[in-house]
Amino acid sequence: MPSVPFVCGLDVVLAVLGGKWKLLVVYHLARGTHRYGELRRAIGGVSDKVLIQQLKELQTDGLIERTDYREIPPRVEYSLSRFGSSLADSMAPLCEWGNKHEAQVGKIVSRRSNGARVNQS
Amino acid sequence: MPSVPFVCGLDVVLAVLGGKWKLLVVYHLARGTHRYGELRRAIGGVSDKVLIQQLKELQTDGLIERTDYREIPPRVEYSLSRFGSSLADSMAPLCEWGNKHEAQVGKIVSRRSNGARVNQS
DNA sequence: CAGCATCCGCGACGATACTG
DNA sequence: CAGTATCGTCGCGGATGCTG
Repeated sequence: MPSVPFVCGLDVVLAVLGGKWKLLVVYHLARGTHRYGELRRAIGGVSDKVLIQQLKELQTDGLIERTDYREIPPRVEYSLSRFGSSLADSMAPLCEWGNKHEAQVGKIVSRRSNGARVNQS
Repeated sequence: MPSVPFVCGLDVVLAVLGGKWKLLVVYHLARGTHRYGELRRAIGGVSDKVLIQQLKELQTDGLIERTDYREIPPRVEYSLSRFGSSLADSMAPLCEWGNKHEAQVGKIVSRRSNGARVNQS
């Protein structure tokens, strides 16, 4: 349990972005503050339980911030922290790589038991 | 339900680097060609089954290349393909982010049920 | 040395129903 | 609207033992 043997920086990133939907959360929040429902609809196909859980973790990790306006009906907004923004910035090159090779990877993924590893909406 | 709804490039990357050890494999191979045993020892704590499985997937995905010298005793070498190298290059900024914030993330991770999410060597 | 086969635990993820 | 609670599934990943 001690020493957290991160081998390279990507380990660190994955430790914090490991959840299935965290990437999408950061992605959408990088484009602006969202209310809970907005975020849920923007992502699509995620259950409340999991989304809330991962939002909490992201918040604990200091990547996102939660603002509860204490109104009725409830109104809660999520946004990236500066920490989260810096991470989102560092993602850019990798994002570009992904976009560039999307077609090739898409073909590969669809071969693996016909798309077992992809997110369903 | 539609076809491979990649939201951003990082989805694509994760589709191909989703396995628990693939990151480490790419990381080590980025530093040079390795024989199977070397790679296994360099990573540490991974079983043959899982390592082989993920190596195969990485190979199928075109990220790494396998060279079997057909000798006895067996000698097999793994290396990054150009495709894999380009991915490794795009990782650099994210790696730097990770290295920079390793301490902070390390503290966070060690709090989550006392290190349940980290790799043990 | 490199790799395969089998069994299995565990935790992430999901569906559903309910609450303030 | 923004969660919470409960239960069930699924498959990744690990341990062990065997082969060429």
